[in-house]
Amino acid sequence: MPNTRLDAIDRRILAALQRDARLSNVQLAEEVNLSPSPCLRRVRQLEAAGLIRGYHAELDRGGVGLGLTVFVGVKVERHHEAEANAFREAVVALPEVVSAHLVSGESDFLLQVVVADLAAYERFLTGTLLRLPGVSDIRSNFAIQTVKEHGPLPLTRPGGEGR
Amino acid sequence: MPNTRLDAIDRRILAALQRDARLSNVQLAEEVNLSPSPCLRRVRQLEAAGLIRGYHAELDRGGVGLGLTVFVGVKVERHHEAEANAFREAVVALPEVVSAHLVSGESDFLLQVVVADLAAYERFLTGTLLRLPGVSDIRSNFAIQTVKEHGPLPLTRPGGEGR
DNA sequence: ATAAAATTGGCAGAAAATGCCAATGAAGAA
DNA sequence: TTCTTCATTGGCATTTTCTGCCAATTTTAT
Repeated sequence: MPNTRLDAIDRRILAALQRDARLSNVQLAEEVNLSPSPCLRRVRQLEAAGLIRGYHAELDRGGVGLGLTVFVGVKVERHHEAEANAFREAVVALPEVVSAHLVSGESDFLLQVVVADLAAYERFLTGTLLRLPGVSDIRSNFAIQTVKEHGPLPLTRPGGEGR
Repeated sequence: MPNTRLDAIDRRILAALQRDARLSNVQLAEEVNLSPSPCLRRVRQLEAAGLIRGYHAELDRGGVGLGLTVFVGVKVERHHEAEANAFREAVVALPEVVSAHLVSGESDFLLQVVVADLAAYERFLTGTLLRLPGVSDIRSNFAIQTVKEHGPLPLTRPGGEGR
């Protein structure tokens, strides 16, 4: 049972849990117009199917002393498979890197880096990032203001695949 | 009581809830070596203090039919306060935009956009983004591979402020 | 229309959440 | 150091929630 198509109730469940992952099953059931039993069963099913990958608390970055977010574009020496792989593995292990994508365009990788302040970023850049295997160029873009963050995925497909 | 400094237990609570926001209070208490009562009190306190901004389910983007992530750099006509404000407000209202930052560097804003596929992105770009107030230039970087996502914030300060 | 299959709602026992209070531990004053 | 004060803890009792099971209902296919 790999891909049982989502119905309207599943989508409402996902939307609700995106918004508030700590809803009790009773509240959730009420919100999607179902009784608790089948509601819980659907949630478990969505988890088992891998559609729900986890539940996370969203923290205030400034509040925990991580006041600086930087988007870092990284070029790796000519995609030499080996270089790129080594870079990938190194990056997932770095706690300061909260997300990393291989992207098209000017840079090869785009990282989101979270640190306490400029001094910490300098340390991270010169002491860690620049020493990673295969790195040939780095462009740092500092987040000056966060306009939107952790927005929910738009589940009411505005014209997507399927059905 | 705005900013009661975090102690080691608070930090462990935050770390645990970042990893799994659906831990029961009993499990959480055990994990941080506290009995359930004070543990719950601390969690409530962290919520009230704004350090915990919410709890969210992390979904599988492909699984919900949103297979394409694009990082979009946007230039706004010369930061004309008015233009930038209008742009900000427009952007937070767009469901396809899951994050948006004002950044230093080549672009003024960096958006993360999630859509079903290239066709949907084309529609979004020409039908929505390019029509926003003050937009003067757009650079689209497509995510080819996700190396790391939703990484936890590094709470064991690797040399940050304070203390 | 009939039959098979999946899904639902309710119930009961087990577990968790939550508010309260006395006891413990830490910080400061004398 | 010793005493006092204040914050925090742990345990208890009540309420709420979770969770597995079964009969009833709805849906799908023939």
